[in-house]
Amino acid sequence: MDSNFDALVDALAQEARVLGPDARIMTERALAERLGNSRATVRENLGSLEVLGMVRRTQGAGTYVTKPDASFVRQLFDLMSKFGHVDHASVERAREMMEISVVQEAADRAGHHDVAALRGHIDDMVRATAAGDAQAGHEADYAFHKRLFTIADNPVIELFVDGISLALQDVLAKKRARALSVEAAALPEGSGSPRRTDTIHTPIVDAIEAHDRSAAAAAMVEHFSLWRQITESSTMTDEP
Amino acid sequence: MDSNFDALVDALAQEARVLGPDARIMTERALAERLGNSRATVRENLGSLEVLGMVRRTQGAGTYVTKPDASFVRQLFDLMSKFGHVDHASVERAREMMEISVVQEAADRAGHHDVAALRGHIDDMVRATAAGDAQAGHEADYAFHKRLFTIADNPVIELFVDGISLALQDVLAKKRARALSVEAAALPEGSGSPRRTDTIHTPIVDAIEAHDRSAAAAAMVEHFSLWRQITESSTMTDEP
DNA sequence: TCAGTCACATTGGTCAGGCCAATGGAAGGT
DNA sequence: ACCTTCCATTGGCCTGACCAATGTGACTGA
Repeated sequence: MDSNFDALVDALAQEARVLGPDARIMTERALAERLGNSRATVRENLGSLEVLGMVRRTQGAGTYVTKPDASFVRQLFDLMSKFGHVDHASVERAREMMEISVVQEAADRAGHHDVAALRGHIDDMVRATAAGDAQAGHEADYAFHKRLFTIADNPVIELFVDGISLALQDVLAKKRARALSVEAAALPEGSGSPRRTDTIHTPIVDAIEAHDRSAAAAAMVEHFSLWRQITESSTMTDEP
Repeated sequence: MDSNFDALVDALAQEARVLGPDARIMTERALAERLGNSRATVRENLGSLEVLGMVRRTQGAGTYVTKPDASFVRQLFDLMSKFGHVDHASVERAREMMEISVVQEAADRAGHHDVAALRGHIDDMVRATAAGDAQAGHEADYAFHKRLFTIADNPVIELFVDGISLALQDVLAKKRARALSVEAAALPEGSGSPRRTDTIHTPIVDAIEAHDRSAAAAAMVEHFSLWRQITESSTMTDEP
């Protein structure tokens, strides 16, 4: 349909193959001349490629080929949200569904080394929680989930989930904060140290170590179930 | 970062909310005046929104707000493929992973009516296969998978999987054709009618009817396993 | 010799104004 | 009532210009 756009894509894809990745490409003026278009047309198409995460432009420096990353997916979901084409619930559920599939894939592929890494992240999480360090706990939790994607080894799913996570990070942060407060309030009064074992993530790792896809999925489902139980325990106050 | 783009998005999102969906929006010239930009700038940003599937422009007619659909996701994967940012195997595996998660979600949500519809599609498939009508068989197969997404009821996952399917449709069509020939060759010589029962999709529906997430996932995994077994039985000839 | 400064060519960002081409509806004819 | 023609509207594309950020190389002073 749009031959100008396709021609630009072909030209850039060729240059990207010849030069390495992250390479600087021709100037807009040179591209316009080579393609027989005006700079305005080239610029419009380059703008399209930029929002798609295929190129990065910097005034004064030049245009570089890049790989679409999570921030692009995040922008996509932000836009769809602004235009009312998706709702938070669907997006969040999609993320959960993908993570459930990821944990099953991980159960197939994980080796001893991977399992050890996962347990290490859980230990960090428990330690941070015991120390009351919410930030460290959050980071360990993130590292745990990130490791699952490394094991599952599928860049496409990882791209989508990362983007969704970014798009939801604000609302997720609020939920996480409330979850922590609820959890703290639920502790036996003055019982001293919080729990020293993790009952949410450990079953996931156990299932992965056993290469049991079904158990891994079930454990992840339970993980999300608990999460929802905590975050939705109190009435939501969604003020803009 | 790009205030012009954001301003345009806000203006369009507002208009899209006031007017209904699929509404015609302001002229490029009017948008330029309203936003205080030149038409060139507005056009470049509109081009970005167009490739993202948020608007559709037609020369002489106008610009309309649209919802991103599968063809947008397809284009995204085509581009990533052209730039060497993804490989076919990862994309296809991502689709399988998502379908595995979809079938689990369907197992949670399916009602009697849904199960009956699924079995109806299987019947169509078997009938078409028995009649040697490859086209009808393909359509019934597509309807079956499509119905799973309807049951799972998650537009985000459906969008991604549909887009991936479009992006892979050529190579998938080739594989499907070979699968059919292999299947035909595997039939007992002159045994008359092909099998009248479906051993691939029926277990999936049975698991869904029983609301058994694990069994549904396992059945879908088996489905893909058989699929791979057939399509990869002969040596691949991948000539460009 | 080296570090800092500054001028300048390069390059993307934006603008103004124009013409072309497709669309769709209004005016007019049958 | 239907079809045709005409034309205002609107997106597609172009030219040429200026602005702003970047980076490099010459220049300067320690």
